[in-house]
Amino acid sequence: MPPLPLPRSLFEADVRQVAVALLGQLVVRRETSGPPSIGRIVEVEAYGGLDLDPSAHSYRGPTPRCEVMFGPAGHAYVYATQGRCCCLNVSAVGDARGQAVLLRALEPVAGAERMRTRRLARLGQGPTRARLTAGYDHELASGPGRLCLCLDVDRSLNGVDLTDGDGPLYLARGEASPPPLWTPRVGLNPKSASHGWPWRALVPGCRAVSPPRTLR
DNA sequence: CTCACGATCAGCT
DNA sequence: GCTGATCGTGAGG
Repeated sequence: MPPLPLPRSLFEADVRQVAVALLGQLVVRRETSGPPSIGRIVEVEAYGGLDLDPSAHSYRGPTPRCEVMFGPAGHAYVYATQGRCCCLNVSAVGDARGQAVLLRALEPVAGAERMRTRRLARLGQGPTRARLTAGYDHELASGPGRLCLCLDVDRSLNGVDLTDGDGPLYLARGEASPPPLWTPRVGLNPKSASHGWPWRALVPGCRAVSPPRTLR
C-alpha cells in the first residue's frame, strides 16, 4: 500500500520549522505503470520569501515563474535552472509570504532501478555513468536537479498539491530523523546579504546528501 | 537588448 | 580540483 499523505498543517508553520519537519519524510512519485517511486528527504533549504530573503525567487514579489510560492502551503514549486534540470520546492506558510522549502537530496527507498534508468538516459560515457552503474545508489538523487531527474519531475508538475495522495506527486510520513545539522545554503551569490545564513538542514551523517560544490 | 544567474557533466590537469 | 558548455528566467538599461 502506498503511504498516506502528510497534512497541510505541517506546511503552514515558519519556513525553517517546515524545513526541519520535512527531513526524513517521503516523496512519493506515481508511475504510469507499476508501484510508485519513493525517496526519503535528507537535505533541504528554507527560502524566506518576500522582502526577507534576497536569495529567494519571491524576494521582489510574484512573477509568472514563482507565483506558486505565494499560494497556499503544501504545493509544488518547480522551476527550471537554466535549461539542464529542474528544482522541486514545497510552498510553506501560505499568507502570500512567498516562502518555500527547496528539496535538495533524497535517499532512494523504492524504485531505485527506475531512478537509475532516468539518470543514465541523460548521461554520456563519462565517470558519472560509471559510478551509477557500479551501484552507488546514494548518488542517484544527491542534488536538487538529480532528484528531479530521478522522479521525472518537470515544470508540468508546477503547482500540484503535495498533500493529495491521489495526485502524481505527494509527500508522506517517513521514519523519524535525528536532530538536523544546519549549515549555510549552497550556491548563493557571495554578494547577497543572505549569503551564509544557516538555512540548509541535513540528516547528519547521511551519504545521500549533495556533494560539496566548487565555488566559481 | 544584454547581462547575471545555478546545477550538472565531461574532460583535463 | 579546476574549466567550459549548456540554457530558462528576469532585472536593468
